[in-house]
Amino acid sequence: MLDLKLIRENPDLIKEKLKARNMKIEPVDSIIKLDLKRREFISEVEKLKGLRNNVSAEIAKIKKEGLNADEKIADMKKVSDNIKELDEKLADAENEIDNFLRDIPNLPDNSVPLGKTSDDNVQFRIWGEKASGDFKYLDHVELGKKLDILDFGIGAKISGSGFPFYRGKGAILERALINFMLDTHKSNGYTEVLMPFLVNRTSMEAAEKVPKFEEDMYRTEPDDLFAIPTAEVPIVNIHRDEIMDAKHLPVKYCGYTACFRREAGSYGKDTKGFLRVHQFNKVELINFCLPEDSYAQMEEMLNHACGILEMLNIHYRIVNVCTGDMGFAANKQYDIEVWSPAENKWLEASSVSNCTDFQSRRAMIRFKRDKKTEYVHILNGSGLATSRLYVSLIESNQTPEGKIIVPKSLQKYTNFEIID
RNA sequence: GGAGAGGUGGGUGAGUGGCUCAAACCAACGGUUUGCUAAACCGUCAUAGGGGGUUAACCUCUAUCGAGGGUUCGAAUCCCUCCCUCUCCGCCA
Repeated sequence: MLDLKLIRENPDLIKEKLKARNMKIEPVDSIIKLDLKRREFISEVEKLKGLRNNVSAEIAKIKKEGLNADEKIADMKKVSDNIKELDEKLADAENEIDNFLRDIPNLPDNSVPLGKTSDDNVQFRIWGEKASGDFKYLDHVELGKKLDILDFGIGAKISGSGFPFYRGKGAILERALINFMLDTHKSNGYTEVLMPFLVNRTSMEAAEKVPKFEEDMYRTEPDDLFAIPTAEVPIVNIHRDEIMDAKHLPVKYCGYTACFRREAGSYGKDTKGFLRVHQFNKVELINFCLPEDSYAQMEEMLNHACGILEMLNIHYRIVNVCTGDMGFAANKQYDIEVWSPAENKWLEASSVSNCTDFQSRRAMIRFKRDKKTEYVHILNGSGLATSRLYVSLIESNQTPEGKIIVPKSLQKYTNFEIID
């Protein structure tokens, strides 16, 4: 959620930033008009409430003396009716403003490249080299079938397409990746958490996922709970409605969850195997920090995510995500993409975002300094999602015979060196 | 699922219609005292929004006692609905 005061005082800046994100700018003027109305209602109704409070105190005094206060009571009845009417108008204005605000994304930082789609993202760093064996690389679906470690048909039978199923060493490899990532992040100073996979509406709203993206979520009908699209949602909500101790910032969490996404509207795109799924596993990093630290924390978080890939010897690149492709709550975003030798393309495996105070304002996550309350900055980063990483890992490490060599750093987690 | 109890500021906890515009204590912070520590004493001690202001300190108003409605001139307090927590019973991994 953007700061209403910022919109009121810098409408031109807001419009410029929204244009950069290919958003309509009309809501800005609507909000400013509504805000003007809102503040008129507030001063009017508060004046009346002040009057009522004073006269009610007088009535109490008069009654104590045993005198008659009927006239004042009658007057105040009218005032109270008036207040009720004005309160309703005020609430309407506030709701209208909020409806606009819920549709407006975070403003992009100046370092974010301008653009419309992922084609306009700018490569920022690249590490490692493409697997270049002198044989035809099998894709992960073929490998999975040949080695009997992945079975998308079974997943579809149980749940539907896009629900992966792992077997034997395939399942162990997945579990090994998760444990390896969690242990590594723990040693980098993150507190590990294990959390609910279903969250209530308030938590989804605080993380700015709902109502804007409600169509993309799995939702349980009788209880109005949402299957989390990312661990970011429960972790951000740990500190909802809290004033954090500034001495303890930055506060860093890592946690594993399954992630659920309906991917409504993207049917027919990247449908093969793991490339686009409804359920996947992810280890998430979240950082609550001082506003002035957030960009430095972002670089650090990026390095923590990349560190995993380097230890696994996976060829990756980082792109600076452009204004048109950034996430709703992000002020700046890096995507980490891993190389798939069989698809011959880059696959997004992580996204590191600085959400500045956008979520913390909605979620009321603050800290205090010099007697003033300020919003913390919140960053999230995948560290990382396993599905596409899995693709890159098994494809890149395959032998000409179609076996998979487990990277050294993972072997103590898998307790085997080869999948054959 | 059934029965009961309860939700008050960072914590404990008083408060059943009007000097409660939430007592007291603890924690925290600032200060005095002190050779140092401790103790004692004094002070500060919510959040959000509006208005004023030398737009900073500050002043002022309004709202907030789980959430939302209602009754009333006036609600932490009375009524209704919902949510949550605890205890017991049932079921169950």
